Order: sequence, then structure tokens, then C-alpha cells
Amino acid sequence: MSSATLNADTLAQKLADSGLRATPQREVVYNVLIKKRDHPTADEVFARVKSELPTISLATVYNCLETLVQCDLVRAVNFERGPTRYCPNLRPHAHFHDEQTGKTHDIDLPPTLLETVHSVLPRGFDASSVEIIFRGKATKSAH
Amino acid sequence: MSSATLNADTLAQKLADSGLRATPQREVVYNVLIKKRDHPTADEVFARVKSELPTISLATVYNCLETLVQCDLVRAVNFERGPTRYCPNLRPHAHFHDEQTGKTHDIDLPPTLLETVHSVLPRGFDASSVEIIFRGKATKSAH
DNA sequence: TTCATAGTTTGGAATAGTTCTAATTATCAC
DNA sequence: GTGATAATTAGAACTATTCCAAACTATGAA
Ligand SMILES: [Mn+2]
Ligand SMILES: [Mn+2]
Ligand SMILES: [Zn+2]
Ligand SMILES: [Zn+2]
Repeated sequence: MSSATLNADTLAQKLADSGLRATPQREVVYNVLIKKRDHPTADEVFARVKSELPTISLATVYNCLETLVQCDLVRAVNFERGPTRYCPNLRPHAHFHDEQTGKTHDIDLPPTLLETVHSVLPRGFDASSVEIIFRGKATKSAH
Repeated sequence: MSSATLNADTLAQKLADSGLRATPQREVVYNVLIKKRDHPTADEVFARVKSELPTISLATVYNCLETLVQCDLVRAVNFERGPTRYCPNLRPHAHFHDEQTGKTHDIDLPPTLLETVHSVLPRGFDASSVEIIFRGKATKSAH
């Protein structure tokens, strides 16, 4: 069974869990995110999806991305003014924003780290999620 | 010497360091941020500043906020789609976003934490800053 | 099958937040 | 004071996103 088929099944399943249908548009949008995990904007997703579904509309891309976020298949990422970016990496990870290139890299986190970070919260703060963003420059060796 | 005067001096000094002038608009915008540290949007700053400078324009508020950010007197904060928020707290701190109320709280960080977080970066990633955002709910006791 | 219904997509209009522009006003150095 | 430079202002323009109403599609009961 191909990885694309696995993804399609995962997608169909998660959508069904939320009472939603697996449409061609949703599948292609999701596959575009999986295929190139560079945190694209909605416009960039739109451009990539068009080559497979030339008649898709930008509104539909926004709708699909929103749906995928609701189904916990994709994370919406905002760490600066400017368009929202989309990330299909569901493992706990931080983002490294390279200020020279504008590229955003995923940084895997050791399981203990989120615990440690969480532990700095004073009483009365009950966090359901933690987000970590680095800014700086990445050298060539860091692909 | 009053705290307002101290702030005004700090402001004038930092602006001068960047070759900029201390104008009434810049002073009032800065004082508004200092006075109520609730991470207001530009629109909210505009509304507060108007009571002291009724003829100030929204464009000037944006200009002043941008200037204060450049001079490292204020941080611009973006952790979701929606207007940028402004924070005059220069100590290392995280943000806690209360999803019920929409309010954003400052969480002071022990000096070791940023080191620990920083240490998860693989070779090739050179971070100049780290940002931490919690999301969840704050109980009444957490003011 | 056929039809009714609900879900989805679509293009365009509308909106929110911000930035740009060109004209005016304030400040500084001489 | 005068001229140069910096800052403010109102409004236009712009970007990203959401809203809307119409058309289309899938589903599934009769
Ligand atoms: Mn950037
Ligand atoms: Mn919020
Ligand atoms: Zn990511
Ligand atoms: Zn803050």
C-alpha cells in the first residue's frame, strides 16, 4: 500500500470522525502539505494545488485548510504579522524561523522539554498547549 | 523623581541613541503601554492615547509603536491571526493566552529556562531569540 | 432509480489590519 | 530667523482573510 494511499485513508478516517466528507479538494490540499513540508501560506498551497486541480478556488483552499486544522491533521502557525502558515507535522516540535532566508524549520523536541517548560507556570495557569519559536540564522549544514 | 519622569528620560535616551526625537506622540504612546500592560492592539492604544492627544492619528500610533519596537523599548507580539499586540515588559518572559477571556498574561521565566530550551537546537541552528507561548485557561486567582 | 436533503465548492464582494503617500507641521543646526 | 530634516496627518491603497449566495455533489430513504 503506497504512502499516498495511507495518507488518503488517514485523512478520510479523520474527516469521517468529524462527520465530514473526503473530497478531492481536501485530499489534494492535504497531500500538498505532506509532500513539501515547508510551512506554506494559503496562497502557496493554492498555487501548488492548482497544478492538480486547475479549477479550485482560493476560498476552497482556505476552507480545506480550516477543515484540516479542525480535524487535527494540520497546525496553523502564526509567529509574525503576515499570512498564516500550515504545518502537517503532528509530533511535538518547535519552529525555527531563519531571518535571513525566511524559511521555517521544524525542531523536534525531547519529551521532557515540554514538561520542563510547562513547569514554570505559576499556580492558576492551566495550559493546554505550549508553542516555542526560535529566531536566528541556520547554517548551510542545517538543511 | 516620578516614575513618569524616569520613563520619559529612558524613552528620550533610547530614542536619542537611535538618532530619533522624543515627541509628545511617542511619549504618550509609550506611557499608555507602561500604564496598562495588557498587550493592547494598535487600535486600543489609539483609543487610550486620544484622551490625552485628541488629534493624534492612527497612522501616527502605528509609526510610534514601530519606532518603540525598533528602539527595543517595546516588543511586538503575534501568536494568532489578528492584530499585533504590544508589550513593554523587557524582562525575559513567556506569554500565556487565556482562551476563555482572550487576555494575555506575562509569565516570568527563571534564568535557566531559556538556556535549557535553547539547548535543544541541533548543530547549525543559531538562535538569537526564543519565544514561548502558552494557551489555556487561567483561574480567577491568577490575576 | 429518483428525489430530497445536507454538505461542499465557487467567484466575487466585503472586511480588518496595516502600510503607503503626499501634504502639512514641528524641530534642529546654523 | 532661515533652510534642512524629521515627524505627523488624513486618506488612499493594499494584503490576507472571511463572508455570501448560487451552483454543484454526494448520500441515502422511498
Ligand atoms: Mn520572516
Ligand atoms: Mn484569542
Ligand atoms: Zn512545523
Ligand atoms: Zn508580555
